[in-house]
Amino acid sequence: MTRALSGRQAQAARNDEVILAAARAVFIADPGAPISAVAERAGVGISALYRRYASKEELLRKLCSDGLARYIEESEKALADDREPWVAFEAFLHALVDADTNSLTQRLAGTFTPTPDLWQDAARAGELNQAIYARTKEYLRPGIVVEDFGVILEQITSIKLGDEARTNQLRHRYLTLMLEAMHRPGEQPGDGSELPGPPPSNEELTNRWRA
Amino acid sequence: MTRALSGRQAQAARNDEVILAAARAVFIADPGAPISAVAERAGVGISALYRRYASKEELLRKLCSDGLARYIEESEKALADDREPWVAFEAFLHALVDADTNSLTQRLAGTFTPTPDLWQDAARAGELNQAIYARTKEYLRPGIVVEDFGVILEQITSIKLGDEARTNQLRHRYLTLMLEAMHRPGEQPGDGSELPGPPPSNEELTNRWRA
DNA sequence: GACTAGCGGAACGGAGCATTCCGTTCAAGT
DNA sequence: ACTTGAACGGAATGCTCCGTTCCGCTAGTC
Repeated sequence: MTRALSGRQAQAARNDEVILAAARAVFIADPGAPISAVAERAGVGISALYRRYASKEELLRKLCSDGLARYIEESEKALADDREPWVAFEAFLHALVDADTNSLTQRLAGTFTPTPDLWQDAARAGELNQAIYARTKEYLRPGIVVEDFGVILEQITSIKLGDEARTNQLRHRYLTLMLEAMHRPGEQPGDGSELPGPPPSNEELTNRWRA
Repeated sequence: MTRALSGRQAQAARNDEVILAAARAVFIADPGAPISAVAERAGVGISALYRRYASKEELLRKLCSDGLARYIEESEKALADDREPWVAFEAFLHALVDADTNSLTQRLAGTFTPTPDLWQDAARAGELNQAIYARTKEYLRPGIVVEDFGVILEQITSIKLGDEARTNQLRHRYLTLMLEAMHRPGEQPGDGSELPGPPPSNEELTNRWRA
């Protein structure tokens, strides 16, 4: 319909991509969106979706899994980054904001039952996170813990204003601010006051996947 | 049912409060909650709700209006605060987080058609905001604009973890961080880099009320 | 003792959505 | 050229959920 390619199978193969991209876009914008919205956005019928995924839940799992994979990929890239640790850390978080992987994993989680694979990937992601934290720790403002990363990223990705490009722009704006706050201050002890209350714990964070 | 008071009318008067409180709690937790959830939480029947509000929308408008009033009240209190401007500013934002007024105005807006009264209150709130900004400007990190206040507050109130108390605690944690980032840094020019992209504009923010 | 404000909760009607189903199209094989 | 079936579009189905209405019932009040 759109391009001149070899035939039916090519068309179908292309639809695989189109559908996934549409699903990503739609569910990022609205995690509760109906399946029909995905089909519409992809420019295909509903059958094309159900031919590939047995149910909505399966599609969501696929998206979530892909998102997590992307997250892991970015983490590994960050660990391999041999610039100054703080620069690498900043680049890491900015890359995560661009990937917008958070909306697909945390926000969608809870709407379906996670598979063992997902749990495993999540564990792997957690380890990588720890490694990045360890390497960045000495540059971090005292009081910051690993678990803060996730919560802060969630806050950032909660921003939704205007179109996708504008939203992304604003997210980087506030991420920049946040990074300044997370950075270890100079030697003047004035600014580094205690953060109120206990930091988020790992258990608190993972508990939400059970709901 | 609960207390020994004069009679039916007293009971009804008390229900007024109970219902409003329940509605606040329920809709803060989930802006899309059904009316029945409010009744349940209040420990009353559905009739008790519909006796007071002709429709769900009317109840939402009431909540929104009350929230805005509370916001205005806090703003005026902040302007009357004669401590150091930065201290007053910090207290102001922390008070707003405690009031959790944001969830009731911004989050609920868009689910109903605003009344002229609401627009007027919103305008008033905007003016007060401007006044607070003017007084705090010289202590703010260069690049911060009034419109940032709202977006930042939204980010903070997007945090939802555990029960209400824990959520509040965490919000204060990240607000503290954010406030450090918003504070004008010392004289070293290293940290005060440019914030990327144009700041949010007033128009962008108000446009969402129209959807 | 009758009256009624206030109320509880079942019943109603409509909207929305995941999933299924059926008819159509068209590349590929013969 | 004809048959076949993979891939698909989109209407139809059968639910669930929710706002609103309605029908008694209860207990202050006169």
